[in-house]
Amino acid sequence: MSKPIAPASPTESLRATGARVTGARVAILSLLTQANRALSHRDVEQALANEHVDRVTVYRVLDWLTSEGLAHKIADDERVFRFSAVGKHDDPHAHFKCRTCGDVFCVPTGSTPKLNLPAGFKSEEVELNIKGTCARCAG
Amino acid sequence: MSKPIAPASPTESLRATGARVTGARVAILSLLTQANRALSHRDVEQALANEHVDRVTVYRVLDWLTSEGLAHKIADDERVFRFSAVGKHDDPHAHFKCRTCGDVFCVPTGSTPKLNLPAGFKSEEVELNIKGTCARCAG
DNA sequence: GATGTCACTGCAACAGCGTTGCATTATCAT
DNA sequence: ATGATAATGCAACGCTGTTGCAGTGACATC
Ligand SMILES: [Mn+2]
Ligand SMILES: [Mn+2]
Ligand SMILES: [Zn+2]
Ligand SMILES: [Zn+2]
Repeated sequence: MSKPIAPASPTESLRATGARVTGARVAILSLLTQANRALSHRDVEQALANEHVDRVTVYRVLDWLTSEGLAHKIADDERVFRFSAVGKHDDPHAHFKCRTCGDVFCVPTGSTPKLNLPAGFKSEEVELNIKGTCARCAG
Repeated sequence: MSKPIAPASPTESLRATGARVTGARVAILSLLTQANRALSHRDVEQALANEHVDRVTVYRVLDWLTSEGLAHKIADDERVFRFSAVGKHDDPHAHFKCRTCGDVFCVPTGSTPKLNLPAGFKSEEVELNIKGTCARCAG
């Protein structure tokens, strides 16, 4: 019987970093993994309202997950950062922001755009943000 | 003699909106027009330090210019908004952010990227942000 | 299973960007 | 010149995110 290739659970992913596996980290990474959209700090804090996790801890865990490559952090245009689990979507991908409900979704992209930068400019990362109306709000 | 097609001056652009042409509006739109990069509120406030313009007025003018289509407002990944004059660059264009000095430049783009959104999602605007090193910082 | 270490957490205070309310000023139509 | 009111100045505020430090809990070791 060959071992099925299961996606790493949040706990396994955390364990693999070598750092401590704490309740806050498990709860937050699990939340990001289950979410179908990019979550703000506020979203996370509300979802974890029953778990007595301090706001500062939420900030620190989110940034730590990002630094470990388990989450990625994007700047929303509401002066808020949003986070989503890495591994659900193959990079690179774009982000879709609904102007009605404010939700941000990760969407796969086909081609990367052609761009000719001015002389001397070196591109290291390309970020593609789409704004519009999501399926639920258009419905 | 045909009339030369000169680009509208800041004052003319302001006049065309039908609203009042004030010192703060002229000063700020002139600044944005002359700048070769997208300016933050901080940038504007510092540049106008000698003109006794209140910070709140700067915020209001910048947002008003945006609502009138004379400037466009982009969200920087430092939880700050940046503004640049409209009309200097043909839309659509991309934005290049230097990770070293933090400056944001408007760069023209050739092709728009191909994207297939999930069913029901309606795209209204596509924003392309490039991160890397600018010519001056690359030396 | 008990123990010790130090990574992690909780708490409190803080900083910066942007907003709101209201009195005052200055633009522009008349 | 005069008046109406759009725009400004000022003060107080809200929210996101950060920092410092004391206390706790995860995990390695025994
Ligand atoms: Mn994403
Ligand atoms: Mn631009
Ligand atoms: Zn929506
Ligand atoms: Zn630079």
